[in-house]
Amino acid sequence: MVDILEGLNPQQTAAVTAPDGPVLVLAGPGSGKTRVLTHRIAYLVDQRGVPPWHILAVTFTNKASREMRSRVEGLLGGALQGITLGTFHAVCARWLRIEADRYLDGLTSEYVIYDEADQLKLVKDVIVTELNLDDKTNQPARILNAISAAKNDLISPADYQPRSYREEIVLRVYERYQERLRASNAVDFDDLLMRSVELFARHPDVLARYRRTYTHILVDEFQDTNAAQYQLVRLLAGDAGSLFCVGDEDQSIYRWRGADYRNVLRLREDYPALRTYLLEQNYRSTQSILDASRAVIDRNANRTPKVLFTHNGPGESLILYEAHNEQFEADFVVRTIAMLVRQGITEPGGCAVMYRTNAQSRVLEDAFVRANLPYRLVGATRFYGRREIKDLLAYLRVIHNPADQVSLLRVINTPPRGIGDRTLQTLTAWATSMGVSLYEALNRLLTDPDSSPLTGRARNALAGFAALLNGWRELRDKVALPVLLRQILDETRYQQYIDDGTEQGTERWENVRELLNLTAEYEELPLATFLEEVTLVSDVDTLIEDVNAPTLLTLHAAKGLEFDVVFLVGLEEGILPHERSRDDPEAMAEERRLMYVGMTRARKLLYLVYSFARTMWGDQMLNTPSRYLSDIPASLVSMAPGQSFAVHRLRAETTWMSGSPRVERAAEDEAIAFKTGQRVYHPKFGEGIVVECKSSGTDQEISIAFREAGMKRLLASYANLTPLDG
DNA sequence: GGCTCATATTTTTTT
DNA sequence: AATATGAGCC
Repeated sequence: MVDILEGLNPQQTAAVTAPDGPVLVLAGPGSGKTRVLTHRIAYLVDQRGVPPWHILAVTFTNKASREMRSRVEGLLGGALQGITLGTFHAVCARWLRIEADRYLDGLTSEYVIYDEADQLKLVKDVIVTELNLDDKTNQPARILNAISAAKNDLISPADYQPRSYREEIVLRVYERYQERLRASNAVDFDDLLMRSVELFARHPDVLARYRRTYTHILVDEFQDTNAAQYQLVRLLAGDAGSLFCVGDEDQSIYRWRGADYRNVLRLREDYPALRTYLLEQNYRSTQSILDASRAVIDRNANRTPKVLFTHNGPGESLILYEAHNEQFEADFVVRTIAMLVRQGITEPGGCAVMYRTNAQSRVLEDAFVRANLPYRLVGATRFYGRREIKDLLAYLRVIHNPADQVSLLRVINTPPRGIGDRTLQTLTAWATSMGVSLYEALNRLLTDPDSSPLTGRARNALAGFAALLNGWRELRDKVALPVLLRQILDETRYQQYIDDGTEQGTERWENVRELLNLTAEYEELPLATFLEEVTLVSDVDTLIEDVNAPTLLTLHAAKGLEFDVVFLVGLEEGILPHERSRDDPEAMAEERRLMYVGMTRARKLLYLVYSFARTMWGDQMLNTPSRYLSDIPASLVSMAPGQSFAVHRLRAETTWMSGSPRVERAAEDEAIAFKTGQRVYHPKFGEGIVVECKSSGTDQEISIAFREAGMKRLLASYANLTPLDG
């Protein structure tokens, strides 16, 4: 048994040993946030005698929860029995599975989870065939986004207030979409949260039961909770509950998914007794990396300023490299990693290359392949997103839950078995007229074929499929999962269908075999568990740890990780910050946080790389270097070896601008709102105090009493003001 | 009903 | 550049 408080600094110890009741730990990157959370769990179990099954710990990735479990077990010196530890989505999925039959309308414990592709199919079908709308003007993806946003804010179709014609359409699709989910006995990702909130809000007895169970609730990455998740935590913790949240506003990067860092403020309001702990010592990075990161993040308004310090020493300068194009960019990365490894500065596994979009990984992969060096790729084409995998999972889902219409339609003619659009239309119309599901209609076709409008070849094809499906359904309870899957593969001749002799076909069959291997691990478990896990587990979670090779990953996937050497590539306007965020100040603030997250992943060395030219959408683009580069003081950065002085001078105006931090202009970042009494700094007028604020349009007209220059009226967007704190 | 070829569209980030 | 959709033909 390890001493649980050993090796913690005083701030961390205070947080870990905090008395029961609401606690918020605000902490910068590399300050041991997750460590505090794991030690807190161990402390509760070991020192306070809390039984593990009274503990609920939620994280945002499966990887984080797995890591947390093993760390707590390490501290306690044994397996941790009964603790509920997982992502919000996984935990909710389990609760719904248990409670659905008794408490949830239109949902049984056999329910399946629809991923984004399934959702899109459903939305598209609703738009095109149910509402007879054009899916060009009413883009399914956009409508789905709107629906998802509503769900994340816990707005049901009944509560949805359309404020425009577009939203009118969203509402109509939303209503029908929910009906279709219900008919399929399915939930989407957002429903997992929303229906859990519904469960607790509508059934006080159930809530009371869960509250008795979970006397201690811990939340990691609290800044990334959305309204539904917050509500869930709020309900379960009650007013006096023991709630322990850790987070960092500056690392909030999931706003587009409904996350709202203002939940941190809400927590303060909802829990006046909230104890807040700040962790400001960084154990990860060098001072240079910290200072540079701070220079970048300091320009975001509306944040609690944190002074991060480290005892790691200044370390090396950051290194800036301008590549001619993305190929050279990738070559530079590969070459440099090889050099660092050769010099013994780091191992290959200590290096990571981070980028804004998955599309950027391709060129990097090519460069590694050319250099004959191994690498680990996180994300990109997700394993479970591959067509052949989705096909087979759809088979399993229909066998598990035949109401699942999306999956049924996916497999009914895959591989082709003579069931075309016309036949499907007839079948659907017939099923609708009888008010039954497609599966029930198929069965009726078997028992009483002459009652159907289907004849000849079409009828035979459908009956054949129905017989297959029923056969597998019987088999399901008798044999293990791998046997069932093998049977499906055999009876559908899936290999002949997918492996057409081409390289791609062979690769697809390899993937199928990989899936077969995977099912072996679930031999003893119910099919529901398997289906749930493959839907909720992402590729980020399946990162293989034991290969000593550089990691390629998006900035989003990088959160919570750290590496000796980090390469941030594609640091260009349009990529980071991303083009799509340009018009939204809040989104722009998030792009900046993304840069910050990337920079603070580095322990020893940080390379900042951008390209002069880049091929995008088949076109040559000349992007300017990212604005974030010019926020980093020149004194912290040096040029990469081999960079010519000319290149340096070429970018001089745009790349170098050191000096006092300036908050991003209001035109770009609406988040700045000055209040009377606020102390500010102006480069020309010096220090002053805001005495009056008037909002004019999106801007603010503020009167400031300057110590030296007297009263001035200024427009916030042009004034270049820095708020002074304390 | 299914296959092939041409055209359009895509790319933000993920549970 | 790579994949998804659609038209046209068998």
